[in-house]
Amino acid sequence: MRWTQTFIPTLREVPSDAEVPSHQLMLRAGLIRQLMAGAYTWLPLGWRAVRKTAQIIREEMDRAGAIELSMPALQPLDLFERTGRKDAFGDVLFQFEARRGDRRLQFALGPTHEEVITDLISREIHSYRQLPLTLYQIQTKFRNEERPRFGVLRTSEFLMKDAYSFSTSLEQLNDIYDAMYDAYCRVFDRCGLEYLPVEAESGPIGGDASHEFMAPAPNGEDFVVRCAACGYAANQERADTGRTATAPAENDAATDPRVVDTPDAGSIEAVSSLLNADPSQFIKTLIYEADEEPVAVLVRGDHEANEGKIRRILNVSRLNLADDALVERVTGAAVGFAGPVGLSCRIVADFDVLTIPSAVTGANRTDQHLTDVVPGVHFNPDLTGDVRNAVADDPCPKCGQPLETVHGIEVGHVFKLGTKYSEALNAVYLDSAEKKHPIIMGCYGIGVTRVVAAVVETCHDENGIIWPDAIAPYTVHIIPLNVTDESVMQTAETLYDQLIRQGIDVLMDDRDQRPGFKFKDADLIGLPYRLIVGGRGLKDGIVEFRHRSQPEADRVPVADAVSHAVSRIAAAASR
RNA sequence: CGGAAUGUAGCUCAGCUUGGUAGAGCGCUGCGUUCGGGACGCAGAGGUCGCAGGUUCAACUCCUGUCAUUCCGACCA
Repeated sequence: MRWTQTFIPTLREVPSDAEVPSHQLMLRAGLIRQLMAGAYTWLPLGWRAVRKTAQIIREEMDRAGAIELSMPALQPLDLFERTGRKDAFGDVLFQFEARRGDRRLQFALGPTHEEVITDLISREIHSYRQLPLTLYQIQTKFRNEERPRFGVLRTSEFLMKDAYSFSTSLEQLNDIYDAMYDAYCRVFDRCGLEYLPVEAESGPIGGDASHEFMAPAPNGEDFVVRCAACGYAANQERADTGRTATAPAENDAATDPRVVDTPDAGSIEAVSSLLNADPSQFIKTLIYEADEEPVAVLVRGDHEANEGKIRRILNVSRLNLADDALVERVTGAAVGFAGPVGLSCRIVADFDVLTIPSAVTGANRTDQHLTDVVPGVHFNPDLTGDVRNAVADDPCPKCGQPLETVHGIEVGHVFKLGTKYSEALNAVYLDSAEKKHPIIMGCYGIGVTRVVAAVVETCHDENGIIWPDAIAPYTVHIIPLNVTDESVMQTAETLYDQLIRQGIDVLMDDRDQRPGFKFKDADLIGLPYRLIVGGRGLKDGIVEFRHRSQPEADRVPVADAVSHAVSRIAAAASR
């Protein structure tokens, strides 16, 4: 492609709306333009990267035995009512009404396709002989994000590969799951994206039923904990803290708690500065409503409660932070002054709460706190367990070494669904004994456009993007330094034709611009290999070849330029 | 949905405090010079100052409302 014939609107200045590197670079390099918050146009250059990424995904899905199809984004709202996900999605689900004749129809735009595909399978699959089956599509998804952000990393409309597996047994499901997991590793390897498979919230099946694929990046929205020693990695929500202390620390010198006045100090932060005490000496008391029953959850002041873990330890299905009225009824005090001493409801304590020798906590009286509270002496929890998010320096649950936390961008998710959707939508099969069973499902997603953004987010320097070969919009960037110099242009044109004949994607910057201008744009759009044709080199019969991340160019005789480029590209591809 | 900020030329921004004919740099158009890391000269085009209402002789400037975008937080099958 010649630059003058395509559309690559580069920007010299950083647009004021862009904060994170990927957003800034994708705008500046002419990959995307914003239409509104959460919706972007993919310009020609960006779209090529998306298509190359999609093609890699397609190849790896096919290799793993999945079959491509395409389902409508437009869906009847009724399907979501049948699986209960109309309410579960809430405002995230785009819904609307449209007239058809004198009827009014309710529609949704698909945020994902479990309902549609399960409905299809329920109609078409009846026998164990038709299973297992894995289907996938690459398609636009719609989610009404409360707060779209970070450019194309979090949008209301995005391209996703979603695959669904249908099987008759857990063994079949596990085999498919493992094949998908491996395929995902291959996809991200091929895309040149650094990634981390992590254990994620597993839902109904439990065990190792869910993994997320995270691209480590400072601006990632997700938190991952990992152990450098043994390789354990998990979503922060999911990760065990590795703590086990169940007995309170010994404290023979326990005195009665002291009451201190803490007017208007209802937060840990406010009380800690008022009393000049570290938050780790505090017991944070959160009142939850668990299946209609109020429960007090105790975590150390510097820790965060984890609702998934609380739900599991209490074995309840509904869990909500209590509203102000309930807090006041349970504690007898305004919100912010709850404490375990003298509390009548059930008390669940995190392991670490017990190890505080002498704690500060709410007094259950407005504007008062207690100090010198000793766990096991002044109060006794009904349950003790791991009910908080893991943090850095917690011991690894596998090997005990300290965990570290990293930010990550979620680029993929594999999930053993079980029979939730097949039961709701009556997708069943008959086994060889003519017995009916719900089909066992798995689902597997990759955010295609998010992969591209994650690559840009992690592969760049101060001058611009550094594309991995596999998903670069073009592989070779030819720069004739002076388009009015006939010998320069003739050489460039010849190299352009020959490289294209070798099956290589080539962009030639044939704009009548000064060299510095073109170099800056070349750095910005970041194509992997650059072929510079200038009058100066041509006098010695050479052109310059250089990788985007290579500081000095190779001087190559014109006659060898094509074979040099081809072998360099091939060598990189075989690594 | 809570908190904060910003809307002025295609882009980045000044002007607003103290009301009085709309500004700069870059980009764009034409001509000329230049041509290995975002050149230079000359001549131009381009804005109902987000929108609506109000105050005023007069509003980019003050007031009210509204919309949009961004950031922090809550939310995220």
